[in-house]
Amino acid sequence: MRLVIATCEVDYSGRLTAHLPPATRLIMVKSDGSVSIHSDGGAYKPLNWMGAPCSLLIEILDHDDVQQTWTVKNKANDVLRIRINQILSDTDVDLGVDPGLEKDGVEKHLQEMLAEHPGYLSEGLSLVRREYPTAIGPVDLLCRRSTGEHVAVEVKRRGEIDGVEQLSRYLELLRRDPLLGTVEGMLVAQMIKPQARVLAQDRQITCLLIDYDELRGLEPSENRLF
Amino acid sequence: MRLVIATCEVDYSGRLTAHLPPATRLIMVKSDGSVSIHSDGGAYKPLNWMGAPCSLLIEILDHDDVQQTWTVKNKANDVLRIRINQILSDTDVDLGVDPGLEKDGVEKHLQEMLAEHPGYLSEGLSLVRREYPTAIGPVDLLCRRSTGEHVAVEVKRRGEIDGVEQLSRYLELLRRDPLLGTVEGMLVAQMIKPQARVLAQDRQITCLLIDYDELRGLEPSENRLF
DNA sequence: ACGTTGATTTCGTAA
DNA sequence: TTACGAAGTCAACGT
Repeated sequence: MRLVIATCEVDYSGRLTAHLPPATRLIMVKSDGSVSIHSDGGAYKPLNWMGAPCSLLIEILDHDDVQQTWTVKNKANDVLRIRINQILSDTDVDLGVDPGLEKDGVEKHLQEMLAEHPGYLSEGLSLVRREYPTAIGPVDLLCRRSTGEHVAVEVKRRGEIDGVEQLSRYLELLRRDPLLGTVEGMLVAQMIKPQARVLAQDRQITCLLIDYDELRGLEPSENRLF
Repeated sequence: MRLVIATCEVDYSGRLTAHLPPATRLIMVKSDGSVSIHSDGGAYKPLNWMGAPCSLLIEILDHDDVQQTWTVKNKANDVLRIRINQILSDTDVDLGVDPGLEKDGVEKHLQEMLAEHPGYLSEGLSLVRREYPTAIGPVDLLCRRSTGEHVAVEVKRRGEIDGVEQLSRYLELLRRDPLLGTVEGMLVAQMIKPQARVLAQDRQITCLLIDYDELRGLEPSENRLF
């Protein structure tokens, strides 16, 4: 990765036409050839950029006002032209290949938090077991009402048809177990698609939307990151 | 803007929970406090970030493996924790405030193209001067009909009340100049809001919608960037 | 390879 | 100020 801090002027022509007046900015050149131009403000989005794959042509000029001209092109003939007036800093580092972001399971985290606070799902509900085993796989949560009925809970980030089908299969098996007695079904998710909601209702499965942030608020702060 | 190149490990807890294994990365700290962590690949999107407003707490540690711990928090209690193993480079530069991206053709480009093709606005119209000066600022275009009347043109990407008011002020001044004689007003934009249209009509200002692509088609291709 | 969908979207404009 | 829609969206997943 190459980092150049320079006063520059930029023109872009592609899906739209845009221009950046002269100012001091950070120009980031990644090893895949992509170029992005950042200012010291706003969101993480650069002011202007060209994604890989693209080609970068650097021309060293003899002018007083423009030292270099960078021309970045891609296959679609989009062009990013950077006119560099003065380079203040130029760094080249080898960062190697990044192992990448691990999106630590939202679903898993939700399940953990709900296991800690089953009462959040329904008044007086208590946890029997997390990952309750069945012949076709574990149910996310098996709970029990104060009145004795069991509730099988499927936790998803987004509730779709699949989730309802999955829970239905679990319910079919769980209801064969005379020890459990009545077993209700509950689909819990941050978002539930209308189709899934209809199917769930048809199968007498309760749908519950949960607020991740609200749930996090119930957690003891030691479990959280800070 | 501060640019730190370091081997680091990152944890994020907020809308989701995520983790970045140890690797060498670029950490960008903008003057508004926002922090973003970039790898040397992928698109312009950083691996992890925290947008402003947020607070940054830096702790210098005595450990062999972790030199510093950065804790970034925002109002919503999202937390970004960066454990820095080794700093390879640390640069601080003052970029100043960026003038920002001009989505070209927005106004300036439109004005340039219309100056080149005044006949596009009205049959037989010719350009007197672009940025014609008045005491309260320059009029975008001053044109003249073949019959002698002048036409003051305000160019906007989006025609709103403001534009009509602005043009009205110019017209008031221009009409005091006996050398110009009759001066008509014309509001030219890619989109004109109904309210602006009504006000313009009330003030006998002509409204004209223009098609950016159609106008670009009139331009010689050398004027375009590629 | 291509289309569809979600996102720590970001960004702008309208209400 | 808030809500809604577009974006040079980016990235993941399914066909």
